[in-house]
Amino acid sequence: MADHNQRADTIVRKLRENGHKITPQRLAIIKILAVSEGHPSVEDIYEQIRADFPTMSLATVYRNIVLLKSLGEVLELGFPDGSNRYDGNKPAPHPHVICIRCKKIVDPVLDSLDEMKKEVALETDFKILNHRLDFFGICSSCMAGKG
Amino acid sequence: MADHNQRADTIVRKLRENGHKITPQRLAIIKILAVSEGHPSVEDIYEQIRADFPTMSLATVYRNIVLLKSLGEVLELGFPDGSNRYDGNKPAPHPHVICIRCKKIVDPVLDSLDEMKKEVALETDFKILNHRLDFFGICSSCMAGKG
DNA sequence: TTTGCTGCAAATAGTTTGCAGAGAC
DNA sequence: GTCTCTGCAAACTATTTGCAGCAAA
Repeated sequence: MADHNQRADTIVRKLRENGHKITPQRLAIIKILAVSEGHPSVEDIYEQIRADFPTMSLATVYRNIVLLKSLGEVLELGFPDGSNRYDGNKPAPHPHVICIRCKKIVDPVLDSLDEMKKEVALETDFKILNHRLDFFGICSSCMAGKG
Repeated sequence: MADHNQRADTIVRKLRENGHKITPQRLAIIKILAVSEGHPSVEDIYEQIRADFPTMSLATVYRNIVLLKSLGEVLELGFPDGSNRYDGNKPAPHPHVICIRCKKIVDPVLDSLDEMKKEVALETDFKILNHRLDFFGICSSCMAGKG
């Protein structure tokens, strides 16, 4: 929790540094994204905040996500079915493991990825700047039949 | 080229097996997807075919792609900016290296991916069924300033 | 006080769908 | 001849934008 507050503070500081104002709505969005263990969708964020700000608009959520993305403080995960999920907790690219039944998203630790990046750069003669790695499967709870 | 015709034939056979008719429009879409070194978009496919079939509809391209996806004969690559590109040549998941300048997509050879999949399964206790791996960067031509 | 932010509603873009006629088998 | 496929246009969904008032700094 201390970590999450710290993360939210980091984002707020970065916004101030870049001349952006801190509104209550914006702060609420940041707090949710900074926690974001569950990789929430825009709709998730909107619904959560509407409890406290009944007049909150979806457009505001979208606008703030665009802003935070442009500052590199939130990671967007788009999926083939058109859904987008967000991670403001660890905005640097990292692998995800996604349960196709319950939609849970887990962050695995993968040491070999850096090496792979070098391998690809060497083979294709690209300058690699970024990556995206997702594994899709079924989590242990869903396999146990709870899904 | 022989390979590509073979690939197109495979797709046609699978369609027939599943009781689908082979129309000229459908065949044209299949041929483009079977070649698809360049990972074409729906719009690319549509434009190419319109040269031969002026009445071709975008809806037909979409419908056929949905069909081919459902048969596992085409791989859909959705990107954060909302664009979709398709690969009917190698429909099994494989890594891609994408130039963010010229949008070129290259298929690298990566031996270490299988091992990584096992590593992830072990660590997260997921049954891994599928994956998606993209590297984003700048290709050598674009780095040489041709972009 | 200044400037950026919000909420609303309308606009937009990509994709999907209903329907009637055309065409593959 | 049957039944699927196609083309058209309308529908749909997620996201973006214009504008006027509001509020952070």
